[in-house]
Amino acid sequence: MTSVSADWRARVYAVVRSIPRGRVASYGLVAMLAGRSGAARAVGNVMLQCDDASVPCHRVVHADGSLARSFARQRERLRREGVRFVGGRVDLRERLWAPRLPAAATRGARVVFRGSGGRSRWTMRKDSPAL
DNA sequence: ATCTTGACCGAAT
DNA sequence: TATTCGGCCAAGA
Repeated sequence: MTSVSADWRARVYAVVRSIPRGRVASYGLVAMLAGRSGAARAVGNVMLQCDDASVPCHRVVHADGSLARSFARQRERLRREGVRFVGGRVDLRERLWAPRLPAAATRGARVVFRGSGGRSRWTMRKDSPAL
């Protein structure tokens, strides 16, 4: 058993709750949005213990579109949202969630993901270097 | 500080 | 396409 701190769990939940219906995000992307780039495995630790029904944990999939073995029914839940599978994997070309980033982020600005649900969005950080 | 675990990732084979 | 391997991170012991 791997434990998870309340803070980390809250960060991850906030991101997962903002994944739109019918779309999916990889563990790595969730980690990034939660402010811990590279912590994909740690996101998995949270999902493993995800009991909160308000968190659409079925929308979190592997980076290649495949699903975790131990999460039965994930496939079914995604199908119900219209997600199509190709070769046993989610068709990421069509379903991968692509959060809109501020244009400046592309040029290196520091941004932070705020909010949850439909109101979630990236915002510039006040300490972001001038561009 | 060091080690272990885990719904991970990505490149190499 | 599938498997292997090294590397990644958060928490606890």
